[in-house]
Amino acid sequence: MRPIRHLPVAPPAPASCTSAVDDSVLAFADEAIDVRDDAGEALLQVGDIAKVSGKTVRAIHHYEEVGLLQPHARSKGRYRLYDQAAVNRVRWIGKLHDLGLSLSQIQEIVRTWEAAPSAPDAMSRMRAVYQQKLEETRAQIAHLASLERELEASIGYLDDCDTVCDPAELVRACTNCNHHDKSRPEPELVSGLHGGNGRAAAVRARVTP
Amino acid sequence: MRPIRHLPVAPPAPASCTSAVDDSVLAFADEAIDVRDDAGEALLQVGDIAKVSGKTVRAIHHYEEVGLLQPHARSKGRYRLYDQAAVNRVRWIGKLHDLGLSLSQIQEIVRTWEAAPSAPDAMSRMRAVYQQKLEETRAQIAHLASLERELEASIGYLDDCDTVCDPAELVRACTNCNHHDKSRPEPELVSGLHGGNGRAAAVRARVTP
DNA sequence: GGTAACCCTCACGCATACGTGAGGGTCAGG
DNA sequence: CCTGACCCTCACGTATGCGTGAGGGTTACC
Repeated sequence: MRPIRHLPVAPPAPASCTSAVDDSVLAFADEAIDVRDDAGEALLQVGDIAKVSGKTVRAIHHYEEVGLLQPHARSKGRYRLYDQAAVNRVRWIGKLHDLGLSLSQIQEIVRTWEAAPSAPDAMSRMRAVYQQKLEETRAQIAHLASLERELEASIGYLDDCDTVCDPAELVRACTNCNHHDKSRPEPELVSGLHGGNGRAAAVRARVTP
Repeated sequence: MRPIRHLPVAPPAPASCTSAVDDSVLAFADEAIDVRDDAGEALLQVGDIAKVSGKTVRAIHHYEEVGLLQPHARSKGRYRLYDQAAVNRVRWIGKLHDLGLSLSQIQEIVRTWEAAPSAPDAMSRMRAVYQQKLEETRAQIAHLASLERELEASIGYLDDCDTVCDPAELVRACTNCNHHDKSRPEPELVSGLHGGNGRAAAVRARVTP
């Protein structure tokens, strides 16, 4: 199973990302409305797709390299020109990627989809894929929620250190610390800090001199 | 920011992982109780640590290579011998790794911890690190929860396909499908499927012959 | 002392998802 | 025509976290 990606710290995409094709696309596009397809739809170049989707140009190229995305057309000078559907596609790729799917797995999905004999058949296959991902995602959320609780507990535990511990105390003394509520054990996120460096808590030295 | 790891499908660690050092450690250990340190504590060899922590032996070695873990001692034949604290340490590494920290970042934490002038000082630094991770984790959970909702919506949407769509319909016809509730838009996880391959929904061909 | 089950130390391999130039056109406005 | 802002096509580079032998000891038990 692939790791689930972490959300970037910087805004991954311009504010509105809810509607499938929103106006921000056109807002960006009007800097470069120069080509339209036969349906009169504005075509975007790769930089526009990048801005709208929050991906880099290189990433878009990469998606094309692995067969996940094709430009609708090329300009006379071989510039890639994309239709609006490409925006959906790139966002879709991003979401599945965030869900932990690798690009080749996404490729697999696309192939499955396109090779399906009939529409309902394709849909049921997709449903199965999404259903499994849903379960994995829920498990992942539960896992993170559990880690979240551990973080909270550890922070609470560490808070005590600031209030009751002698500021002159050394970290090595923490293993003998008795300033904490002894009813509950030290959080693992704290206990992992001391120890593991080979020096046992209780008696040390004399074994590896 | 590093990606947050996905939980393995296979059980990552033997059932009980709540208490810092539980009996399962000793249960595993009794297969190989052969060495004890000066405090009489049973020492484990690398394979035991691996079993207890759910990591591979190679991973444990790797942690040592990057300086995150040291055996308490070595046997006469250069076998690594670990104390119980090592179990905590390995689990701790695993958790921080699951939280999206790279091994070098974890290293950084250890260095910060060990270099701190005083215990309360070290604790407050740790608190800050954990606090930030907590926020990132919450954001990540929110992000996944949002994707979870999208998955649910998409599954619901795809369910309709199975009931109302003509089984003879081809997938290419999905773009013109009108069997769905038109009040809400097609989920992005579905719309990403058709399109993006360069063939615009409405009119096609005639541009790139 | 034979054997199974471990463990040790190199040290190269790998998969992912782009990053990062290099070297060189293209487009639109002034 | 010039210029700035883009875009194109190679194609090698990178960071992570171990995996995977190779070649060879070590332990413990029978």
